[in-house]
Amino acid sequence: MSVQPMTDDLHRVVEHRLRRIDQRYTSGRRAIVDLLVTAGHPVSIGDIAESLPDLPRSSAYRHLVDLHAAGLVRRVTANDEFTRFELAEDLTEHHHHLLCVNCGKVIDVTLPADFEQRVSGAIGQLADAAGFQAHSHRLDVLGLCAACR
Amino acid sequence: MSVQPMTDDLHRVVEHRLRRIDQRYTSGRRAIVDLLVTAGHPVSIGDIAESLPDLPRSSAYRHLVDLHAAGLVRRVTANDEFTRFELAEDLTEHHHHLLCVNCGKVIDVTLPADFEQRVSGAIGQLADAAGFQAHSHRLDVLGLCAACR
DNA sequence: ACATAGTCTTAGACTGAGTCTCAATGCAAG
DNA sequence: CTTGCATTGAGACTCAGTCTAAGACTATGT
Repeated sequence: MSVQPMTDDLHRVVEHRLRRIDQRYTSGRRAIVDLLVTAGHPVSIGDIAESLPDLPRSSAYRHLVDLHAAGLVRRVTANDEFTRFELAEDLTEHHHHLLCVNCGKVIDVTLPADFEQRVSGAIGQLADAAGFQAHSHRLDVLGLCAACR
Repeated sequence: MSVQPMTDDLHRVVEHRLRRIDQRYTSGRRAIVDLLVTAGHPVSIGDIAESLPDLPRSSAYRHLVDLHAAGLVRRVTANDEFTRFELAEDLTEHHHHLLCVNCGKVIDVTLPADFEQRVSGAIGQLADAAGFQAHSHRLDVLGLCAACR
């Protein structure tokens, strides 16, 4: 359908980055990438187990480690006990999260580009002053989602 | 010394808020609050065990739960496996974190007040649009600390 | 086609942060 | 000093996440 071409491109990028670290793009890995693409929000191991019941947990964990090592996936730490995963930002677009402190739901949001630039600038100055080498930032909003409020 | 009066005030606030939820301000709880005050950065359970070797871990966890319930303590989730804790923002000042992705070190930083206001404004708009009730935000910078770069 | 060597997958054992339980202790007030 | 209740402590327990070792798969050479 209409998103298919973009998704094909994505898979080509994924395959290329995995090859760079001598990893193959196997069906299990592809299943996880597909899930991350279609989910549209950070996904927990529980979500993966639910959507891909035939994929063992140990494999899912290892795939995520490999995809992370290839720079394809990012860990998202909410305030609950579960680690979630999403596609790396250069495969999607820079965005932030609304985290529901009650149910753990995570909603993706984007900020205006000019605002992001100002944030990045301010962060760069701060980091420099502390002798810190900044890679990225995360701006998360904590509160209650529409269902929990 | 010079900080003592402020610290006394703080302890009075802590005691008051604990009383509100029918909790006493006992020595174990006070030891943790003192540690959080003097540390000046978010503290992990491991840090607590090291600084307060006679305080059992189970008590430390419970105290942190109680202090959290009283709105005195905030959980800080770094990208490593450890949860850290810091004093609630209304007992200190609003600040952010530089998180070292290599060693897990957490450094506190503050942003200019006018910038913070703009961030809050932008966040409020975003949250409203998603039907989300924002309580607070966290802006963390990920990268390498001076020692790890 | 087959063999070979290397990679990938899997089931399950293992680890350890965090939780729970319950008996022991401490504390306030009559 | 006793009664009732909150707090504490030691350790068992849970379960997300990691590790391991053996089997399955894949690519390449002959």
